[in-house]
Formats: sequence, C-alpha cells, structure tokens
Amino acid sequence: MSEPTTRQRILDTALDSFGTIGVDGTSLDALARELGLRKQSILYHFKSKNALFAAVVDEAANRFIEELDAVVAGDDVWDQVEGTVRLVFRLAVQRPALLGLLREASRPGSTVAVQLSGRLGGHIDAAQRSLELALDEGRVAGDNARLLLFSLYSTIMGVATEVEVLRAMGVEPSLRTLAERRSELLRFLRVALVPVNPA
Amino acid sequence: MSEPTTRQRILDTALDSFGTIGVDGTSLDALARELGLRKQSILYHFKSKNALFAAVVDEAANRFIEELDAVVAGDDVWDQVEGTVRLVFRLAVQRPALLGLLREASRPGSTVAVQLSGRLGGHIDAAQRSLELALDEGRVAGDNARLLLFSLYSTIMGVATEVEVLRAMGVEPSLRTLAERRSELLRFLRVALVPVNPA
DNA sequence: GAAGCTCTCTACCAATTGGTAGAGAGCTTT
DNA sequence: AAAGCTCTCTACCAATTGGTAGAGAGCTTC
Repeated sequence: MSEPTTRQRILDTALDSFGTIGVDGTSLDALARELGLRKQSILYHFKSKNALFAAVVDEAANRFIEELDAVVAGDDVWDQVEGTVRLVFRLAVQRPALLGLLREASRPGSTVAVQLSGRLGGHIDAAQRSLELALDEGRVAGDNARLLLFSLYSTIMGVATEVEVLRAMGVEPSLRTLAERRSELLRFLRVALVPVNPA
Repeated sequence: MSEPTTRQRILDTALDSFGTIGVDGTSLDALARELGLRKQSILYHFKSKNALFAAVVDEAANRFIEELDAVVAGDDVWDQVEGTVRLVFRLAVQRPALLGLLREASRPGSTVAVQLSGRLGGHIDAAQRSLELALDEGRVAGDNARLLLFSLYSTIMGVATEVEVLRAMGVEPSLRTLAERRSELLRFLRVALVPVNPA
C-alpha cells in the first residue's frame, strides 16, 4: 500500500467532513488544516469547493454502486436483498460518513443530486428486471416490481440512516446492537418478501 | 384565523428554510429578507440563530409527536401502523420541509439532536408497550418489540425521505405517485406484520 | 404627559467565507 | 544550465456571517 496522493487524501478527508458535518458546515480552511495544507492547495486540485464536492460524490457513488452491482449480479432475489443489507450495514460501521454523504448529496438545490441520480439509474434498472422476473415466477410476494424495489431500498436505507440518527442523539451503537438490528431487518424483509406458498 | 404573531411567522419561515436548504445554508439576513424584516428583529425574538433552530425543532417535534400519539392511542397495531404511514405521507405532501427538518436536527454535532431524542422517548415507549402486547397475543409476527418498532419506524421514514430525495433529483412526485407508493408501503408492511395464522 | 414596555430599526463589528494573483521550491526535460 | 512542469506556499480581497449597541416609534400604564 503506497502513499496516497494529495488529491486522494483531500477526497478522503472531504468525504468524512462533508458526510458528518455537511458541506456548508465544512470550510476549506478547516479541511486544509486537517490535512496539514493551505486551502489554496486544495483549490489547486479542485477548482472550487463545489467541484470538490462533486468529485467526492462521484468517487463515493462509483464505489458504492460498484459494490451494489456485484451484489445484484446473482439471480436469487433473496440473496440480493440479504447482500444489500449486509453491504449497507458494513458501510454503516466502516464508513458511516459515506451514508451521511449520500444524504448530503440528495438535498434540494444540490447540483450533485442530478449527477447521483444518473449514476444510480443503471443499477436500479438492473435490480428491477431481476425483481420482475422473480415476481412473475411467484418467487417473491408483491405486485409491482418498481414500487416494491422502492420499498426495499427505502427500508434498508431507512434503517441504516436511523443508526446515524441514534448516533447523533448520543446512542453509540455497539457491534452487537448493529448485528441485532441487521438480523431483525433481515427477518422483517424475509417475511415481507418470501411468499407463503412458493411456486 | 387571526394574524400570526411575528414570532410565529419567524418560526414558520425558519422551518421551511432550515428544512430545505439546511441551517448552515440559511443566513439570518436571508431569512429576515424573506420575512420583510431586519435580522436584528429576529434576534430580538430569539437570542441567537441556534436558539431559533432549537425553538423551531421544539415546536415541530411537539406538533409531530402530538399527532403520532393520537395515532398510537388505539389498541389495534395495524391501525396504528396504517395511521402512522398516512400521517407521514400527509406531512410529506403538506409540509415536506418538516421531514427535512427532522433530518437536519438529527445530525452529528447538532445540539438539538439530544433534545429531539428526549421528546421522542415517551412516544416510542408507548408504541413499544402496545407492540409487545400484540406480539404476546400472536396478533403480530415477530420476536422483539423494540427491534421490530425500529424496523417499522425506519421503513416509514425511509420511504418518506426517499420522496424528498427523488424531489431533489428532479422527480417531482405527483399525488398519484405518492398514493401508489403509500399503498405499496402499506401492503408491504401488512405482509411483514400480519401473521399467517392469527391466534 | 411622563415613564415604561414592546418591538423594529440603523449603524457597526470582528471573524470567516470562497476565491484570485502570483511567487518560489523541487522536479524533469531539453 | 535553462526552460518548463507540478505543486504548495504567502498575500490579499470583497462579501457574508452571526451578533452587539443603542436609537426611536408606538403603545399602555401611572
């Protein structure tokens, strides 16, 4: 593992700061201080604060969606759901700021939101096709694939976000708590998804 | 309906601004301009920006939890869940900024998060007791009331938040879309909650 | 009618913001 | 060794930030 470039260090530190205290709450000066630089060095690598934000979101979205795609590559819907849940929970533990960043990016007025939406589009389409097939074959309970997908996605992100919310409220989640919550979520989703009499 | 006091007008306008572009994104000057005042008038009614934020969150949380409590007053768990879903969706339509405000308040470092958590505590305890009873009597599928409650709550907020996210991405939800999503969410939750062989 | 209260205003302020201009240090290429 | 590239720096800047001090207008109370 070689030394990361300054550019990469800026991206990493910015992600953490943007994802926790927000873009508006992060000043270039503070960011530079954290990096042991001057803000003008940041502005050398990224032409403006907003360009930095866009770059951070772009990189994070790429990595996130890459991992999501890998999970959805299988053809068993339940494996896909379980894999997604595990992925999101892993991120909530390893890189909580990343989930915060997604919240930050999907904000009214954020120019980055549209960009993010474009990146997510492809993944969602693939997941939807997979889900449609399963619905047709009666392997999953439900009517409308797209709507069901939204429910699933929202549920998972909702639970992950809630962990962040609790953290903000001073409830630092233990690994055990997270594992409990994860297995409860999986149980919940299994009941909601797996039909009583599979075809 | 009499003229609202200046203080109330400030609270209302601040809620909309804090809930959409965020607290950091809202300057007292901009807020005052929107109200047709000078910022010093705002600072007369609220001794600092953070005090205003706290007041806004307090008022919003009070109203929100009051409505939640009314919904949870019944003893049929499914009615409680359905009522909560309908309430949250109604808010997503009527006052989208309110959901954004909750997100804003539940942020790392936010002094308001703890305050919000205190207000929510009582409501959650009541809901949990109700759910425990239903679990014991086999009227609801699941093991652990508190964990199940978290799943429910997160799911509902997740879906509501997602509406906001889509809005940020340029997908303005129609009333029809929202109704569809609501009924899908209700279906989803019903399947997850209602046991196959009710006792 | 004077004293006092409520409220909004003008006038300021120090600190911080994102951003520009340009110097110079340390390389590599010619 | 000179020219050029990459990168970080100092020096500045205009604009905006949250906040203070205090004047004065309009009301009610004595």
